[in-house]
Amino acid sequence: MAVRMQDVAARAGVTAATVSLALSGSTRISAATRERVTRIAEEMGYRPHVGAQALRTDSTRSIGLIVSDVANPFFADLAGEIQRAAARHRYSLVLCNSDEDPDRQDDYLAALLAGRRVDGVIVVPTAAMTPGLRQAGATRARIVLLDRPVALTSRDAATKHLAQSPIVRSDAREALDEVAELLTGLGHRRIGIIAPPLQTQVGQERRDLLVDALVRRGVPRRSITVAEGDFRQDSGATATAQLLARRQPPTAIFAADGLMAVGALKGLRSAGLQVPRDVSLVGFDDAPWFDLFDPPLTAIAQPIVALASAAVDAMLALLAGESALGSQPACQLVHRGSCGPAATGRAA
Amino acid sequence: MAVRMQDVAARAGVTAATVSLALSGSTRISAATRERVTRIAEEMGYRPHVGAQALRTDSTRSIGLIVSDVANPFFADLAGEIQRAAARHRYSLVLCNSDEDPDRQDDYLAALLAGRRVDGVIVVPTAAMTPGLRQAGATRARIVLLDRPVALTSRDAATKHLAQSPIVRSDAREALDEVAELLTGLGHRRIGIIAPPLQTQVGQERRDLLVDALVRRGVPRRSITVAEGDFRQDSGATATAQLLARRQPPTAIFAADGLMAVGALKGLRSAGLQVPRDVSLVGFDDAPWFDLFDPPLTAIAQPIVALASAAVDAMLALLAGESALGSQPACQLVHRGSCGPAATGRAA
DNA sequence: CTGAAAGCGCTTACAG
DNA sequence: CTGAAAGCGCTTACAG
Repeated sequence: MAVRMQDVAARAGVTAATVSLALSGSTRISAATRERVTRIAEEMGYRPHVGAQALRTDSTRSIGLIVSDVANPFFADLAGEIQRAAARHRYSLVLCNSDEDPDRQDDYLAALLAGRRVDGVIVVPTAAMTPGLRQAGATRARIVLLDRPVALTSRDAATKHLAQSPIVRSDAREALDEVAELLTGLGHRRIGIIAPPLQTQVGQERRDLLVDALVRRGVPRRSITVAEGDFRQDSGATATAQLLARRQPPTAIFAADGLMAVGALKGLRSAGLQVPRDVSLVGFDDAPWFDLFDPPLTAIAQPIVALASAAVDAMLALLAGESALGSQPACQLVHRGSCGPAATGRAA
Repeated sequence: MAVRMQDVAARAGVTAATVSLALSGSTRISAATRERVTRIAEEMGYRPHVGAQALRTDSTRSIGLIVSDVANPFFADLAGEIQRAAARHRYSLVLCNSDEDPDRQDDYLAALLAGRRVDGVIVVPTAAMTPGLRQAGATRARIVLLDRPVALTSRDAATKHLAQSPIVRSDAREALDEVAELLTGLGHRRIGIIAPPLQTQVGQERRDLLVDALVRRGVPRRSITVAEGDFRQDSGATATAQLLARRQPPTAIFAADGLMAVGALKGLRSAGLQVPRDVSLVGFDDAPWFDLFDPPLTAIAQPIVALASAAVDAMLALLAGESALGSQPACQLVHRGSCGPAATGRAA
């Protein structure tokens, strides 16, 4: 049996209530008693039973994190930083993987929230809106939306509450503008975009931001082709094959996700194409090993540490009953070797 | 307020005790009542308060996982698979990152176990033995050792209990034997090993297994040089520099970790060396993007899914009070392009 | 400044 | 087959 507050109280010759007050640092307890109790608790290795605390205070001091895929290095890093940030505030992290499956996401949401396993959930939404998300909104759960916004078109109370939820994600506008500048500067006119699922808002946004930046620089809209991926590596390869199969294939490709960029590079290779000689490639999400690729991959890096601490700060504010603002730290383009002049033989 | 068992009972016109029994499927309750209660609970979206359950039953239905670094793709994948396996049994996963720091590991161990936040902990030990690990043993905590063994030299009760803890890790013997075969077959005689910290058992083992396999094939022991790393990328680069600085630098390098292999490749490059023309390289841990490297990295892949389910199965057995066996699924060498004939100009 | 008491939401012997 | 009651380990108003 682990040591209970009762045991500490007995040893200190006081009552459990006094121990509780002493350990919480209440000034209602004399300094002498407080110190003695604290010391004894320490000696005995006392830790409060979190279940009992949760029952009494309705606070578990843990938060849930539902990511779409921890095997994706971006989310792995993010999860690690979020755990670190949470631990700094003595919060535990319950990790779940939705695997991009809305039903799984909703299962985890319900298990975490309704079961009071956690005080709030940081979630990377797998779809624009799901019943579970709406349900979480209806119960006024503490939710932080990470990396992806959700569709807030309905007017019901659940949606209205969800609309109050802070959303933390990176701002790719400038970086995508730089990508447009880079590619047009290299003479590219036919651009392929491997987008995230287009029924999600990130999908539409990353596409639109790049398309607009390209059009602003004189690239005709119809020479920009979009292939839809699903954030996973294989979809990057498939989408690449689709883009290459067009009558006028792109001379440069932007993959809106790290794993899809890896897939795109594989797809390009298996088509016998050289990067950047035949086709230029820019990825989204960066990794320490991208500069070992052949060629080193030019990519947009997300501000992972900033995202993690913003998400945790937002959650803590929510838990403190304060209104929490979202945050949009900026991305940064990392220039490496996967972009080159548009191949003239293939140019429009 | 979330719906409580009491609310379900009121709606069903029974008492809370009956609801509890009905939901747990007890045959002490008539089938009719059981079904009705179950249906009503479902309709009301009832989920038991895990804190209350934990307090009453001393079981949280969640397990802790302390990895050394989730940013390491091997551990990210492993954590993902463990979460998946745990979820299949309706267990939650509380994730912690020790960051290879024994003190942090011990903090998490204490917080998780003493606070009864979880029923047991799967831990990747950061050192051969730590006070926290010993303490966990002393309280007969349910511990599964993952990826790395610990030193069980002491004879005290704590260590004895820890010695009962199942240990789940991959078996690299055959794969390392294959590496020795491959490298000696290519004419390599001077081999460099970038080992994990040598005060850990994995460190010694991965080194010894490869050294023995090489010696068995006629490589003189003194032409094998070992540089110590710390599982992180930078240490791979540093260790590589050390190996290259020797009077007789190795013609082939084995990096005993995925991140250190990435570091090694970077180190080789910044030394102006070409792989595999000048130096051959073999890594430990595989990743889907290793074949995009220049050159594609030959590496030993660990059986991640098998490790994850073995770890969870072992934990479930422990929680069920059964004696749990460890497991050692085998690794597999993945041949790619980073090994070539020993450079004659540099050969012994 | 400290103690005695109630109660958070469950589960499980114990009655009937 | 179901109900009434106790108790898991805490915290917090209420006495004194």
